[in-house]
Amino acid sequence: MTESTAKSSIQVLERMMKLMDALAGHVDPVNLKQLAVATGLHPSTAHRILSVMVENRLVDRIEPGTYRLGIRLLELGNLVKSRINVRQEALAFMEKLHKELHETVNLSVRQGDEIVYVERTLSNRSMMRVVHLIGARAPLHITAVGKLFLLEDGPESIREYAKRTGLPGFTRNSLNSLPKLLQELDRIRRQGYAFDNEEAEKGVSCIGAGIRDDEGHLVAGLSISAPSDRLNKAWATRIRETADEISHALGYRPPQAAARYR
Amino acid sequence: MTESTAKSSIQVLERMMKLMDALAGHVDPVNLKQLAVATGLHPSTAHRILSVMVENRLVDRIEPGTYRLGIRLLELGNLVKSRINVRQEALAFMEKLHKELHETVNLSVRQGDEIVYVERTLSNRSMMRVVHLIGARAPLHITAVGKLFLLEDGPESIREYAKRTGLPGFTRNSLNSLPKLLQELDRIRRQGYAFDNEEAEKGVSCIGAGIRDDEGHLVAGLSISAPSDRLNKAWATRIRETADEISHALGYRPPQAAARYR
DNA sequence: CCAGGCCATTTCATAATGTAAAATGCGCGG
DNA sequence: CCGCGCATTTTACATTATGAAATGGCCTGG
Repeated sequence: MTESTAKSSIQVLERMMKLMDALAGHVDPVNLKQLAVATGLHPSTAHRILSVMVENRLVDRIEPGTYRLGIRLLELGNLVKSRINVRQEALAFMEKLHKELHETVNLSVRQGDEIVYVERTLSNRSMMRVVHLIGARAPLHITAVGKLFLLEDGPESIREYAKRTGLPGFTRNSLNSLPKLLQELDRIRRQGYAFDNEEAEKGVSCIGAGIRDDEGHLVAGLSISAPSDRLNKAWATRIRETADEISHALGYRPPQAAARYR
Repeated sequence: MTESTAKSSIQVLERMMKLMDALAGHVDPVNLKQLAVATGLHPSTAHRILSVMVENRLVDRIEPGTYRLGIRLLELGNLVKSRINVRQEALAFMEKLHKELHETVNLSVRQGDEIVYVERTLSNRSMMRVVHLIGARAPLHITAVGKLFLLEDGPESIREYAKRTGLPGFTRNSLNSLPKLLQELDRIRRQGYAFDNEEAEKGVSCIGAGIRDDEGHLVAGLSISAPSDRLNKAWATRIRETADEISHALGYRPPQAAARYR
């Protein structure tokens, strides 16, 4: 063959993958010849491989010579999804970030009008009790991650949240009025990450970024919390990157121009 | 080989499929040896095939020797889902049913408090104008499919619906009181299909069954409508079967004992 | 109504391909 | 420190997948 076998590979499997890719790239059912051309395979070869895929329901043969990705993939996908656990997926990334920045890394999710901390990597060296026990709660509007969730809600719900909760303040930095909050959220939208500048607790600041699942829903937030004098705002990018990596691990793919229509 | 090759098949692909099945059957990550045993493959063979699957992200290798289904399956599944169109999937089944019963077959979806007809197979021989044009609407409580959607809502929402709409009657058979409606819905739950006994239009009756998607949500209804004297209640089973076939085509798998726990 | 082209599918002789035993290497527990 | 269990890599080998060509079905246009 003219092909260079990079590592180890199995020809048939590679070819099958090519066929899957080709099928993934076409929205409408594709016929055999198109697939053969698209993959560079001999029609008979493509046919043979496709037949096996059809038998195993990875591909549906709608009518002779007309193929598309099979519903079994939907089943398998749902299976994968049901097994994905945000906390578990995030853990490795959190530890990596922790090793890098040597500060407490938190994972939190929304629960009603509050943020709940579900995982953290302890700052095992710099012993200081930034009191974020797992299971601890805090109002949305005074935490970095909470603000991300508020932003996601949209203007109407934010207003309702403000009315419902009265935006209680905890320190003198707390955003205790709707205009201040809206302005802050707008900045967060542009930045892609959020700060908590001693709004929840005096002396403690926070940087947070959002984590999304395969459907694009904001499902959790990643944050670094530390004494304000130690917190470096330049870390924000790394936090966002890490959050994005976790999103990716959950199956999130940022909206692209590719294959958008139909 | 001792194996009987049923039709044509490709050994490696069959083995890959076995590995996928094995992985699909285990909730927690599986190690190589387990997989080799479960599939009856030589460990080195299993490893080689798995490596290819990992490269193509059908499988995630969490750490050496630890495998689970890959997120790419989630991506592909979402792709499949986004391409599935209830109307399109239903059409073939509707035509089959139509050939069998020679009556108008309707596909309808819910829109707020109404049912909208989105597809129909014309009773091309017995020309009679059962006036169900595509796009036509009808209140939920006087149509077979509408009742299925109400049932799905649960008691609380049904009550709200009754209060909101006042359960307007259209013929003398219309269920215009909440108790009557609840009783009817209870029968429907036990049957698995619904009737409309001249409740929307005098002289016209209907049998309907629900269609569910891969997540189990009721997304549409299949119904037969005909002049009451021609409508055979024994058809209900066939209608339900056909609706189930369509659900299946959408990826719905009825909850089973199989692989339920964890 | 037939001829001819197009395409999916099947066949089959051939050589390229995947196989599995054995070797290697790694990590863990006694 | 040794040995066991496991994943991984290597390699000689024969089974396996390959694709050119044949088949057959369907549609189109003369």
